[in-house]
Amino acid sequence: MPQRDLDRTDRQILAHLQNNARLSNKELAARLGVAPSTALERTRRLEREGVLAGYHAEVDLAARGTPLQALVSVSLRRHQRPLVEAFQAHALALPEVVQVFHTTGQSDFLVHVAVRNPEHLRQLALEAFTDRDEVARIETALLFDHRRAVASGED
Amino acid sequence: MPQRDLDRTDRQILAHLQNNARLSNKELAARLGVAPSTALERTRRLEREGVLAGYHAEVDLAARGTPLQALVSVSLRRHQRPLVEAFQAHALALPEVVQVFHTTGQSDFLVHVAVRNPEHLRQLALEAFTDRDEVARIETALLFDHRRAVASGED
DNA sequence: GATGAAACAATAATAGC
DNA sequence: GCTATTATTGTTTCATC
Repeated sequence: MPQRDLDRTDRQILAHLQNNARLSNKELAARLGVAPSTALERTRRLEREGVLAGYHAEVDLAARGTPLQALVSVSLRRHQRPLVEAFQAHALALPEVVQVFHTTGQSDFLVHVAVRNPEHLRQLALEAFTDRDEVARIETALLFDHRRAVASGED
Repeated sequence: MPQRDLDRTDRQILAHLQNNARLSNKELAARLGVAPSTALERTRRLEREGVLAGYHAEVDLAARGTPLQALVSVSLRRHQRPLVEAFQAHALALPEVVQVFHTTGQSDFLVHVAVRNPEHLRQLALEAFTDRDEVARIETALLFDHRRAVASGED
């Protein structure tokens, strides 16, 4: 991976686009105090390098019909690479899954899910996790709230 | 909250913009098979209603200089609303913090952080979490991998 | 609700400084 | 890196269906 140090302008571009990915290049340039051609070239470079890895809309999960969120900790029975990879792919393909963390520690995965109601959660826990051969045990915690940090660009 | 049922077109708009928030309206319309004016009106409506809650660039944390990620479980000493809210606000304001989950169960918060190296993690754990009065104990798990699910629009 | 056309605005590529 | 120019592409409005 080609690593280089990002300067202040780069970091500001990242921060602005983290907070609003639909900023126009013109507006972005104005906020940075640089010419639009400069902002565009910087942004394209960050995309090329993979530093800007994607742009995603944030959807209100409740409005979408899945108001109940949970974190499911999953411990696998054995640690063999095909099992670990298969589990992760399986989890990511479920429509209820929002994100998947592969962790060290007591459990192997932490799966963030959004469901319609408690019965949907129960069914998901049993069918998508407990029933799988590679899963030793799961532990489910409900989510009261989930917030992303706001980027400042001044670290 | 004004709740209504989203139709297929709405759900497709959400899915497309979740996967690529910078899709032009023209391209979005072409993928849905509707006129650009239609796609625009639908998207604006979803924004007005809060279903589309924001647009965020995804930044490669390693490329940004913070290649080490962790999940910090935080248990608070007592559960009083001002304490809980103060802790959450504190966590969200830290530059190392990516996202914060407020959960039920053994711990109260799960904090996703990205740091430069193990020493930075140790320092963050001590100074930003352990040292705080309202914190009873923390447990830190390293992250091997973190993936967001891809939206399909066909649930 | 959805449409197509027209007016307006932004982007991308290029050249010169 | 900036400015300026230009061709291309995208956005937004609105009368109409």
